[in-house]
Amino acid sequence: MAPATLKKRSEFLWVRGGRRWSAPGFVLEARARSGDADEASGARFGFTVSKKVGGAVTRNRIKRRLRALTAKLPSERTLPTFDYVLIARSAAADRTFTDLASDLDQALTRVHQPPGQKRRGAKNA
RNA sequence: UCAGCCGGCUGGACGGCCGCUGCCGGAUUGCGGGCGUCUAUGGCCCAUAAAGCAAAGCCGGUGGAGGAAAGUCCGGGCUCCAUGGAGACACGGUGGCGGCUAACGGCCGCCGGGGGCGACCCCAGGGAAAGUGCCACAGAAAGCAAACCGCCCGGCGAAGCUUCGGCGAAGCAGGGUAAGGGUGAAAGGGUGCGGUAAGAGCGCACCGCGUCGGCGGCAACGUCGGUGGCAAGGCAAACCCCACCGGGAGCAAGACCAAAUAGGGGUGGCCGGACGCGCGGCAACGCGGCGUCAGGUCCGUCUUCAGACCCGUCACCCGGGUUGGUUGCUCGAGGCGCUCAGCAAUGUGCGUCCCAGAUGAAUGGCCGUCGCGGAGGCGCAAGCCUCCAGACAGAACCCGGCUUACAGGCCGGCUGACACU
Repeated sequence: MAPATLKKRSEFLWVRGGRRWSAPGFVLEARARSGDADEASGARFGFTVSKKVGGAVTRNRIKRRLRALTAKLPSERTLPTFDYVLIARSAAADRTFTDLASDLDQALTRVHQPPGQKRRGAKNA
């Protein structure tokens, strides 16, 4: 079953302030929902495919591939109180589906890691 | 067989797993339900297990992108805004003629001009003897026509000749000349004959042009005859003139989402505004009885005609907001087949079909097999193997067009060569 999707611009802007990880085909952003977020709806996904990556046909195709990617995801890979946004890059149209799947798997791991280790050196600056 | 022209169609197929969305049906579950959601109260309707409803979920069935869905360039439908009529002006568009169409800048047929051996293709194709303007560079000269070279004529004339009168190449100034050279996109009709000092529509023939008439055609126009006698260059996608057409904004149009507050809106009555007089009042002020005067607004501008409105007050009615929801929203100048009329565009009649309605925006994701195209290899061949390619592109209110993009494939008609009979 496909997860619920983000529909409002304000929701996208909220997730933008969270953690992000770049993969060859896309950029993944993630952030816990604010305040009284219920776990009933589960993790939600949003998709951003700008005109930079191509015309309407390729943009639609990329959006459908990314959506199919999230639909196959086992529910334990995502956090139910989180919202995720996938920002497509131009490689998403041609990259093989299995590669995209492993990219997403790695990106989720990275995004769920607590911040700190990576930023250790810059903390005092 | 090769080369080419025109028109039409098509835009991979099948299967497996997993999904999205509209509609229909069913079962389950829930509930007193519903009156959309958000805050709170009240109210209304249906009702005691039937109807109904249900955010979300389950099962089954069924429909689900294009020829250009694109560019948003024209024409309409539909919706809202604007009080209606007439005239003038302005602005924008169109431009051979006739037809088709709801309409068009579209299509069909025809005419004229140009290109091609031909099938056929191309043309912003009204007016330049109404006016204004422009014609770069080159060239003597670019719109009053004009003499650079040349040609011709007579005059003067160093050299030279001489019968001593003169003649006279070169040269000098003057005149004639648009045939030749040269410049140019274009040199003010073309070709030929006559003519002439040389030339020239100066004359003649043919062609072109203008004009008049006859004939053919609905017309654009064609054709024949007479006549004029070169007068009349190009550009109107320069201004302009002529004829015809045209309100503006767009589905984010627009409508709706019970009542109670505010802002606000509507309808009706009275009253329009300013000034003066009058009346009431101690006054501030109020009333609107009388008289005079001047307006403003009403969708391009101005004029005109008709009409309405203005500010205040009273009564009644409506009346919360939104980025949300519902609707508009898909049956339409509709598709297909036949028929009749027409050269055709197209129209008539009959039959038949229902064919996407999303809204962070569905119509798909992944995989396999086959087929098509190209390259390479193997094979006598049929064929087999490997690799590559598979375009342009995604509905957003709906139609009719135009334009642009497009891998490849299929069908039909026609033309010209060559070969054979």
